[in-house]
Amino acid sequence: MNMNQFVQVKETLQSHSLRITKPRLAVASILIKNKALLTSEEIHTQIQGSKKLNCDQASVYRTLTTFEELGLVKRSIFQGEPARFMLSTSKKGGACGHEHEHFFKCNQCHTIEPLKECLISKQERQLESNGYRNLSHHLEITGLCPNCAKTKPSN
Amino acid sequence: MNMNQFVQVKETLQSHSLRITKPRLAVASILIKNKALLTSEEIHTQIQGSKKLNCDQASVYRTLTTFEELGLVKRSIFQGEPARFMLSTSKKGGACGHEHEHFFKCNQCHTIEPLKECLISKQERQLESNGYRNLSHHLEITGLCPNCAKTKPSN
DNA sequence: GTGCATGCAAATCTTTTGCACTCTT
DNA sequence: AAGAGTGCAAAAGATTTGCATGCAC
Repeated sequence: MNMNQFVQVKETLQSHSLRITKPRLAVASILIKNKALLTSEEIHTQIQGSKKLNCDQASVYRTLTTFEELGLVKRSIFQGEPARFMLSTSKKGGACGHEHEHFFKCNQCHTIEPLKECLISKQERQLESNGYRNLSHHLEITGLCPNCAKTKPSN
Repeated sequence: MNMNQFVQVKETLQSHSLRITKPRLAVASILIKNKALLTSEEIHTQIQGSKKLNCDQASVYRTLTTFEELGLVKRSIFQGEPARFMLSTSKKGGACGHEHEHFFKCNQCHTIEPLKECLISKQERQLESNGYRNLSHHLEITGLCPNCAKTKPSN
């Protein structure tokens, strides 16, 4: 499965006449092996940690932006924090993976977990029936996860 | 109505033993007279423009953060842009206006408009039934508004 | 060989913070 | 009078950009 994702990244790059370079492959490989949402800095640190490659933070940003434009990566923003990235779950393979992931972040243990369901698509369909087009959305839910809610029943 | 909002801001400040100062009143008054989401800089510019008060950008930020904590203001984030603020629509009057506003932003004309309905609360209720607590969320939808969709049918 | 992508360094942009002074209470 | 809040200036943090060099094609 990891292999598939790796191949998909390469193919997507090629199909857009973009070069397959070490920094791009390194970022892809970090994103593939991590399931969590990672900041650009975390990705950079992991690459430097492996010591196989000297890859600049700026290149990580450039790569992530490129991947995002290709639909390979989804960016999430939580208020007051640097952006976080993860591989898109789109199965479409190609430039336009418009699938979305949404996340829940616990304010206490800071765990971030993906939400299975997405009700926004329903809201988007409503907007589309009113003439809106090319819709995309950004959703994050925060609060206390079940574990933390037990520890800290209310506040 | 504007008067009510102004009074509410003052009362909320007082009830939290916070002082009623010129910068705070100026920020409140800008927020009341504008229906749009404003950036801190836009608010600052409007205050300076009125020339009645020399109010620093830092004070605007501090005030907005204070207002947000009091539940008087809601902050919205659109990727790659500075945060935007608007008066909370909560009718609760007090420290905990947990009402939420959600917005649609057109990628072409950059208009930002509030969404009437909010389906997330349904999703939150689902999470609550699974033990999650103190939920809060952040949603923004982007795309083409009906006008722009006519001009630029697809992309 | 060509020129896209990179590393490096510096710039940019938003937001925060330290501090002495001012104004609300 | 006390100290919360302010203006100013500087810092901090994330992200972007300019440019000469290097690597993928």
